[in-house]
Amino acid sequence: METNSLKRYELKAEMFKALSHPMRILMLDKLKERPWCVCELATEVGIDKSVASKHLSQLKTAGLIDDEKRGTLVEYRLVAPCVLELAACAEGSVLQNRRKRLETGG
Amino acid sequence: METNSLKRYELKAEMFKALSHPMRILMLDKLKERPWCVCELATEVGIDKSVASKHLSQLKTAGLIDDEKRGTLVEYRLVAPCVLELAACAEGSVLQNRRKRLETGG
DNA sequence: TGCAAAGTTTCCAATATTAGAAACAAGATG
DNA sequence: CATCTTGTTTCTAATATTGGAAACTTTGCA
Repeated sequence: METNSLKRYELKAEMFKALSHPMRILMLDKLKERPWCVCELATEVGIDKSVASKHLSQLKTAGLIDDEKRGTLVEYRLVAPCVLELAACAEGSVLQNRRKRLETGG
Repeated sequence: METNSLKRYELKAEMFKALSHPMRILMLDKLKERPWCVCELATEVGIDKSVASKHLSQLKTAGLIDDEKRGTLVEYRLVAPCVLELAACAEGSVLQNRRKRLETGG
């Protein structure tokens, strides 16, 4: 297997890594409703603004959200809502499977 | 924000974490073609069988793949192909966005 | 029984991620 | 200019992830 083959999956993997933290999914869910600035969103989800800023930065790097400066505020907005619907789809099929496994202890 | 709200996203986050490693996406891509046993797949993607086993274990825990013992072999098979199509869709929208950002240095 | 093959688990060292505090930068406003 | 607000970056310690070697289990077979 060539190194190149693995390389083909790196960007995709980074996108999934951005989605791999419950707090970041929660933030995306909030951003689905409307744009938020950092402080406001940090308060809403109950974390420090520096932590929120870093999470948002990761989501932006992954291409999931975008930002726009508005005076002293930075407004973040969802770029790819389809990703969340995909997550919902996954919840339907994959997570059912996973829950079943957890229950049966398999 | 209640702890419960964040808890709602943990299973979803774990699924995405399972997808957050390029090697695991590559392995899923192989499993999309047909079922593989551990040694065979490990050789195909060029890693140690113990590493392959651990990656497959993570994918199974996430509910993305399933396994079946066949004598001394363990055959792994894809459970939720939709997830990979999801990834492909994401490649179309999100990754384009991300590549643009990488090029412009934003 | 003895041995080989397939997988899993354990151990280790290297690396990455995370939260939060503190320092810092950039606008807004009096 | 002084200061406040917003947001990012830096620093630290705790925790998690990773690959590979080695030990181990299980199954098949002579």
